[in-house]
Amino acid sequence: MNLLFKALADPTRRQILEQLRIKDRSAGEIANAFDITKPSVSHHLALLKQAQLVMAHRKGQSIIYSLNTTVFQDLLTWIYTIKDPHSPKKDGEGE
Amino acid sequence: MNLLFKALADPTRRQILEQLRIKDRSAGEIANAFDITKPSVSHHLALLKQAQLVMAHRKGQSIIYSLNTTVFQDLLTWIYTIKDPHSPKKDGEGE
DNA sequence: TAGATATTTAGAAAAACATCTAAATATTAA
DNA sequence: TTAATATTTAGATGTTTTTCTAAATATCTA
Repeated sequence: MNLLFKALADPTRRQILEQLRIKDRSAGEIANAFDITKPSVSHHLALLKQAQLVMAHRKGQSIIYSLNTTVFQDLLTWIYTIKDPHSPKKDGEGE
Repeated sequence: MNLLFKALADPTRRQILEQLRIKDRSAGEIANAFDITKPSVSHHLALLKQAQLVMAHRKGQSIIYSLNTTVFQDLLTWIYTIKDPHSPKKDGEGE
C-alpha cells in the first residue's frame, strides 16, 4: 500500500498512467512526452512497476508498458473505508 | 491534486486520517499516538490541512482536527477516469 | 558479427521531505 | 497578571527522492 501511494505521489508518474490509459506505449514513446531524460523516465517506470500499476513486456527492441488497473481496487477500498465512519477497520490496514 | 497525492504519500499522515475516521481528536491526542515529536506531527497536520483532507477548529486550549471527506471525491474521480479507458479526458486533468 | 536502436543500470549531484530541539504564540486557571 | 498547558513556528540536520551523465545490456538488421 505504501509503494502504491508513493508511486502516485509524483506528477510525472501520474501523467504516465494517464497516457497508458489511452493505449499501451513503449518506454521510448513515454519518455518522448516528457522534458526529462530517458533514464529518469525509466526510473519512474520501474517504480510504477514495483507498485504494480503497470506491466511490461518486451516486443522486439522495445519494451511495451501497459496499465494494470487491478491494484486501483486496493486504493478504492482504502478510500471508501476512510469515507465511511461505520465500516469496521479491517485486518492489514495501516500497513 | 498534487497536494492531495503528496499528503497521502506518507504513512504517518494516512494513519492520522485513519484515526480521525473514528472520531475528531486534538493535535495532542493525535501526537500521542505516534513515536515522533509533537512538532513533527504538527507539520503533518499542516500538510493534511493544506490538502484539505482535514479541518481544524480551536476549542479552548486545544485544536480539534476532523476529517474532511469531500476531497476524496476528487481522488475517486481521478481513479475512475484512469480505470475506464472510454471516459473522456476532462479539462484540468494532469495538473 | 558489427553497427544501430531501445532501454536500463550505476553512481553522483541537487532538490524535496521528515524529523529534531528550542523558542514563540494562544488559551486557561490561579 | 503569572504560571501552566496546548500547539505551532523557526531553523538545523539527516534521509529519501528526483534527476543527470556515462556506461552496460538486449535486440534487430545488414
